[in-house]
Amino acid sequence: MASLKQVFALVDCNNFFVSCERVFRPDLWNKPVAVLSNNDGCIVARSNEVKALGVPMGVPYFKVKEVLAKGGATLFSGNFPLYGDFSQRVVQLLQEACPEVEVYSVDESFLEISTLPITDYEAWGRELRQKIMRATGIPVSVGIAPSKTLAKAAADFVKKTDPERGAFSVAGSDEARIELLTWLPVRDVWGVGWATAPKLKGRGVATGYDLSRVSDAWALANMTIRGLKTVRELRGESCFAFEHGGEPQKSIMRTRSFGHTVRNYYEIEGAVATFAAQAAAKLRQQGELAGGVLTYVRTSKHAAVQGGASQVTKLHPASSDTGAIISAALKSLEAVHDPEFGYKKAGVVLLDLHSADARQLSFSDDPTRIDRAAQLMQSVDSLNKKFNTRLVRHASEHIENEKWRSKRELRSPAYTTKWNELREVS
DNA sequence: TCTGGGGTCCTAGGACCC
DNA sequence: TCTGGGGTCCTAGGACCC
Repeated sequence: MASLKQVFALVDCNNFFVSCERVFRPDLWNKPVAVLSNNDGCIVARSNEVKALGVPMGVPYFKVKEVLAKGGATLFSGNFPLYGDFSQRVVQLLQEACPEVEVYSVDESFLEISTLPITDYEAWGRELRQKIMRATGIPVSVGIAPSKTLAKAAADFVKKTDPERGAFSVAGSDEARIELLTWLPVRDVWGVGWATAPKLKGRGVATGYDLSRVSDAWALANMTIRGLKTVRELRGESCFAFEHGGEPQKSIMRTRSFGHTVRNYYEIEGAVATFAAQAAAKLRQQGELAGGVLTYVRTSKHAAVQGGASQVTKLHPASSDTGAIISAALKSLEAVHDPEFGYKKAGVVLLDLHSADARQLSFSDDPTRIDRAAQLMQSVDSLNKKFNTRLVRHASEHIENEKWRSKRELRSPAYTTKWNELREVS
């Protein structure tokens, strides 16, 4: 079979959460808008106007409260279910445009477009952008290239240099690729983070172009194997495979920062049991079993004395039973908890996931007992679904003592409207 | 006073074996 | 008492992503 050279399009929703809020509030177009994280803790989305105020991504809200107020910014507490609805709608449109869609995140998808009859990639990208804008009200940027890393960079380029242009292609043009990489700061290369960027700069690698020109041996020695792949991708060689979807998730996690520093073991136990129960419910919803449970605790990242630890407890046999998963999580908690510390955060991660259909029983397991437990879980899930809340809960969740929960004092009036109840945006 | 949540991948190093 | 190399498997933690 002749293998055709792949062409990737990255479709990136601009300022995604802000753009969703603006669909309901057209008066906020061209006005400064930001969206806050779960506990109104951090800035998780910024309009261009807020970016221009110098507010960085992920910054704690209290640090920029003043500059936002002075700039007349409108703030929203994140309405994440709503953003999920918008996201699905955008993906639907992409699937109509191309059979090969990889949903990379809530606001980004890769398309593999080499088999589509396209004569002008950039014009095709612009057309796709207009279609999405008309149908959803969400502006997107489209980057087109022979590798995912270059497609990401191309979308970034058009968004930052000429957003109305909408799309930028470096497919089939080495001049365009070099123009793009010369513009691209090395810190903004996909896969180069806060730890690697300063090291690279110290060695004279300042742009994406510089990085594309280092030797393979140098890349491998100074970055990881993933770093070497990144370098090759910048040269136009595809190293990160297109994921067609259907690849199962490898872990499920539930984690929350506490509203205050927690010293009381009973309180942490309740939090960890709650996370474990929520993760177990998600696990069953996906029709999967977990082979291990990791529990971790940690102090505030800003505490004078830092502490934190994690431990895995195996599940034999693999299970999706809330009771079994809570027991495992609490066993790990006992091992990692140190009374010397006050903790600010805890989490539970379910590991080694596989489909419940493929369940392997060992000789010592009693299938009847396991089936009864599964039936109980089914009843719990259907009750909780019916009442749209976690009505039935495990005793160890200590629901009479949930002081660890964080407060959301700044919660702004959240729209509960679902996407499909909206009129079309014309 | 106040610093998110959910993921993946890679590596170093310990435990264990011959 | 001191002294080896090579291999696997597992886990904790780092780095990165959105």
